[in-house]
Amino acid sequence: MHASCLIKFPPPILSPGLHSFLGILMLEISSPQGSTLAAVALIAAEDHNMCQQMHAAVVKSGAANVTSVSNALISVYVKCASSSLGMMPHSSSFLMCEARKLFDEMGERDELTWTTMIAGFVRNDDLISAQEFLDQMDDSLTVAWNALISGYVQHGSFYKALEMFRNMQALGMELDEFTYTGVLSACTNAGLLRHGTQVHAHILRTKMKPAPDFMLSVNNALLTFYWRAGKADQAQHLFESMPKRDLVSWNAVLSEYVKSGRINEAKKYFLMMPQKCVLSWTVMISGLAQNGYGEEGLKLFHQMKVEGYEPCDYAFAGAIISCSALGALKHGQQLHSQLVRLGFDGSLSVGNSLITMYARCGVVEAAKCLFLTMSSLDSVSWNAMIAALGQHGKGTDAIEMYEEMLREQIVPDRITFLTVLSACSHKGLVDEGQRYFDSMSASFGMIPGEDHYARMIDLLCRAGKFSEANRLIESMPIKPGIPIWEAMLAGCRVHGNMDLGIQAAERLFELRPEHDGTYILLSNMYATVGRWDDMAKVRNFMRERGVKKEPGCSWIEVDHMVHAFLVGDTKHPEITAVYEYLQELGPEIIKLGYVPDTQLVLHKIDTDQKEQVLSTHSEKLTVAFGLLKLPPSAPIRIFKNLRICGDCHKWMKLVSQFVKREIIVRDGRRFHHFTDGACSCGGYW
DNA sequence: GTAGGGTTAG
Repeated sequence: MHASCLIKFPPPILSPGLHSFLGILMLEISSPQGSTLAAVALIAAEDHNMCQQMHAAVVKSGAANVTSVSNALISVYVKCASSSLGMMPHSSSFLMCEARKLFDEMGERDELTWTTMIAGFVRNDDLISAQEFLDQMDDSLTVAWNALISGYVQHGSFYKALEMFRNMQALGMELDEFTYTGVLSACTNAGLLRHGTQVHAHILRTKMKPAPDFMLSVNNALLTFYWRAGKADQAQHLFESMPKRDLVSWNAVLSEYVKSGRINEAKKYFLMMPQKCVLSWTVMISGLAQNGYGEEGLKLFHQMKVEGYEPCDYAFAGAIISCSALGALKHGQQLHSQLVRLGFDGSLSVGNSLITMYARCGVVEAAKCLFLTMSSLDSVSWNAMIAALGQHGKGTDAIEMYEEMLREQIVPDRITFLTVLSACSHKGLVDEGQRYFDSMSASFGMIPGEDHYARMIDLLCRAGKFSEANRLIESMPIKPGIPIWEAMLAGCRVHGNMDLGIQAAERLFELRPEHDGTYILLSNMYATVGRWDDMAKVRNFMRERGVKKEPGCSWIEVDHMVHAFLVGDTKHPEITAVYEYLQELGPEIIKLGYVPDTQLVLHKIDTDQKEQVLSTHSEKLTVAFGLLKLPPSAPIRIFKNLRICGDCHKWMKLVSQFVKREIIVRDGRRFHHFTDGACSCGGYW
């Protein structure tokens, strides 16, 4: 029996061979040699049941006094406690207690014993015990201090980590690459540019004999530090000048490109990478999904598998988010079933992304069902569910969900309030929204940001409370920016408040002259009140500045394929059938009271032509295609890049009444469920 | 026994 061949067994799956082998070793345990070997095998197996049996056998045989054996046992307890795969929720604290008991029973403890315990506490989120143990140690051991620094960083106690670093310096302790990367990570996360720069200077000053890859790991930490401190150029320069780069260096830069939304650079860089791992693929896939490249995200996910990489749960989450952007429900469901087969369905990020996927694909019930059956939930899950209900116009349910979240002792964060306020806005719940907005600072000590103010302005303006909205803007501690004026303009359009609307639009023209939405909203407002000259002025203004209206585009998933239609589409292979069907549908919808709302057409053309333009709006084409292709009883779920236009909104109501089918439209902002001639939005859009 | 690169909510 050789220890070297034991370590080759792959953890943590306990192969039958290893299992029986452990059994044999249990019999040999009476000799310290035999028990050390068995402990080594145990570490490889990471099996807590075997560990407990072994613990008992070791105590019985008196081998507990052999430090190396007890160290190995402690190590297994600690690892099993933190992996908690398929275990009961309380078993991790139980296993840590067992480790502690063993520690207390030991006659002699060495550095490894102490460090294993401290690292174990850190891994199991018990920093208080970790600090206690560290304080009890006679010697100041760098490894142990490093472990605690990393623990503080993981828990967001960045200043604690810095304090430990300073103490290490004061004690004259040896500082290694783990110490420096730990403290740099604290500076990165706390946004401490000056501190981090000082640490960098300190490293450069130190004349020590460093470990072979000392500067490689330190440089990797510095890359992220400089980038997040707003010094992307400096970070890039560092990357170029590094004498040695590894996967971590490449992944660090890739993820920073993605995080800062520089997706085209990220794509180029991804192709350039000399080596990739699952993590690189994951970063790229979710980066694409987050930046609206759902189709490319999904393609990359498949390519990843083709190239022989096994997607992890995070990669699946990225692919699922691609589906939600696309509205590819069938595809998302396929991924869901793959996940279950692979055993990833317990993963929080996967569960959370599935909630969003079902909701954003229009099936809010499925999202709710998933939420209710998930084995664990975090604030992200609650936020996702509240957002889902709000987007579907279920404002009251969203509020109820938020109250339940509080009862469950989940602390709401800034995003929770954004979702709650949006939910109130989509349903016109002014008083409730005001109460939650006030509670942010009063009950949770959170200062509302500009985005929170914008939601409030949206809520107030949609409800026609313009003087309240103005008062709120005046009371803001920050200068109102784009989100505030956008909310105001949208509210003014709903209520035809020209004066205020023009003011808001002017602010927006100053802040963002290149954005098409402002021109469109303002000219629509002029059109509604018949101010044709002013409308023409806005249009000229737009032309002079070279601003192009983003074309309306809608799409639908049929037979696992996404079919997209542009306004006045001529490219789709089945477009003729679509127009024919719309021709048939026309008189029926008019019989139900449809009158084309030609005021909404921007071009200076006659009424017939305007009706023609309206009748080819992308959302109408897409609904017609869905009605032609989907089975008779299936709901029609369509997606649109822009907000649905008022004429299409009326049309959809009547079509849903005529064909007796549910039509669900996701526009740029929210969902509309049309049934029997009515829409779930109740006019609040 | 410790580090540097990831995910999900708006």
